[in-house]
Amino acid sequence: MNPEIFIFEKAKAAIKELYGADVNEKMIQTQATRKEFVGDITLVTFPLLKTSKKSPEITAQEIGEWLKANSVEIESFNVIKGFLNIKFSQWFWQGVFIEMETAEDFGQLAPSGKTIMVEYSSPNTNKPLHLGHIRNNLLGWSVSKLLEANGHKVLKVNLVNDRGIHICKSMLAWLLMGNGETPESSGMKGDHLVGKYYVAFSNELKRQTKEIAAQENISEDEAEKKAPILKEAQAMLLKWENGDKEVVALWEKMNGWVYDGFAQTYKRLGIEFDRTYYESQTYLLGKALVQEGLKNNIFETHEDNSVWCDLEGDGLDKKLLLRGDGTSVYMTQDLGTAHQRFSEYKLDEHIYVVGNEQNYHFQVLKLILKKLGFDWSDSIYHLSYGMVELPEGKMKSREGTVVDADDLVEKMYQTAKETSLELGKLGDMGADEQEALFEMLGLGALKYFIIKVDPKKTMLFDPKESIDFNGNTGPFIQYTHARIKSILRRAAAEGYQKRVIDSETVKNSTSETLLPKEIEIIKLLNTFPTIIKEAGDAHSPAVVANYAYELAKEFNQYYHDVTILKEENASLRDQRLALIDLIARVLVKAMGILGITLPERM
RNA sequence: GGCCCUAUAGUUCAAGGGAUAGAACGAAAGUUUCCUAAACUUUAAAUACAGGUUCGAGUCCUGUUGGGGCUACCA
Repeated sequence: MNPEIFIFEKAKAAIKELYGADVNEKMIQTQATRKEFVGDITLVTFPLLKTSKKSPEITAQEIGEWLKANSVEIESFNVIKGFLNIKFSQWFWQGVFIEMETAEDFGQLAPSGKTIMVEYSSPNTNKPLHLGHIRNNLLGWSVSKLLEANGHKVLKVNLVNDRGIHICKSMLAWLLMGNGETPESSGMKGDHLVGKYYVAFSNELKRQTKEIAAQENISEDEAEKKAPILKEAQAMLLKWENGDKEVVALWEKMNGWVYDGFAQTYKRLGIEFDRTYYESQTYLLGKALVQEGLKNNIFETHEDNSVWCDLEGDGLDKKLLLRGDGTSVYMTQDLGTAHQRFSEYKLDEHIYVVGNEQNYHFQVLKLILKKLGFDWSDSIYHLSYGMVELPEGKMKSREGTVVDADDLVEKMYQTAKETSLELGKLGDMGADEQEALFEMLGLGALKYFIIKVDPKKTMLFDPKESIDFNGNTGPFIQYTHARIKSILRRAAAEGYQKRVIDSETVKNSTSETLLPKEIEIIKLLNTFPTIIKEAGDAHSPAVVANYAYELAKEFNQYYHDVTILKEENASLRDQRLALIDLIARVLVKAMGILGITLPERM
């Protein structure tokens, strides 16, 4: 029984009888009672005053009396200003506890029948992944898990940007300076190797640009356009588009290296996709849609044959859809892929996990689709996340301050290892188990650090702070879980069994079977499904992260104050074991949504 | 210039229009006879500024200021 729903229904009946009015959802506002007052749930009466035509205090008092008289579940109530604090009886909470305890998969919501596609990651194949991609990947993954917990069917997809001038730059530099270097010969991870040549290209382009600018006394912008190496890269792109065999073969080879590298990174991050799309296969999509739009006079053709969509009436600019030479742009492709996906799958929602620098792009995308008459345009959701900044400011490749994804993960692993060994509590743990633990902790710290922040906010990544394993961190929660498991192991060894006292026994019992702190924890546990629901609706796993932390903290305080293993009253002891077991299960479920695994021991 | 996002303790983050704004790190002090001190307890410390809406505003609206982004025949 959900206390909020219970109070909602009861209050509705109370108002009907007391004031003869039907009220809507908005008028019955409940919240958890603040800790300094007696009560479990609080009804805010202000929205009801127009109906009751009485003062807040009197309204609260009247409703309180009615509720008390008409439900055995309510033990007492008190009124403070316009707030009606309601306290449930002990056996009510006992019932809530039993319900959660026996639930099949507590926190997993019923199937919704909805299918949601989540596109995330979407890397370029000219360089390795960096910190920004990590935020994208972790968000995409956890949002997918969150939606699954909400009972939706989720399709995780990746759209790899495998074509274009950027990959030609890497290819060209490799041809010019590579001496046939391969991942095998260099011992480098494929994506890093290709990235190395992308940097080499940039450096050479810069050198040529400066030279030309000095020689011809022109601006660097102009000089860059004249640089031979850039012209060569453009020529290479043209060859690629025309299917030149040699260029395509090189392109396939180097992209292959990159995919091997990405696969390793994804695996270590614990990230997967149900389907991968490649831009080389989708970049021509959308042209047909543009023709259709032209036919229906939604788009317009300019003198040079380029096609545009005029969005000035909607407060936006004009947007190019086809170049004068008939080739398409990014927007054209996105229109096409969206159309293709909604046709192929019956999608109830399509989420794009993409940085906030593309807010405008998605605004335009949705609007154009709408103009083309596709109602599903409204089902597109741009999960826009903020940039990740470093203490010294933005990451800049020019200044070499880009944090590489693989380096970062490795560093987190190393720190976890050092910290663990320093604390020296691994006992008889085998080498393999230790390795797995270090990996679990290092990644747990990283993932939690990133995901706990509201996606849309710019976040600061301080390497020093991220490797701190105390406080509001992943390892704190992992540690809490390991401790609970440790207690449960000890209890099992002693022959104790977890068992909840049944409601009937509680009703007839004169003594307390639940401590105030335990009721507090039960209340918190009971909000879990609501948290899942709200976080899912808001597309924000951060809410789940903060919830898990709160729960872990509650346990730590609880265990500090209460005896469990040494509790003499066997039924209380067994019930407490059941409670901490439930906490552990909820932690596993919550952290699983974040992609974080919890250790049995550490 | 136009459009969008953002502003909370020294720092990093919380707070569905509701009561005395909550944590963590850092600072100061304390706690180890149920598990495992990666813990627990206590203290000091914040809503950028000015208006407005409301019984009630960190939250909604307007303006000012600071920070970020977008405003390519790039992706």
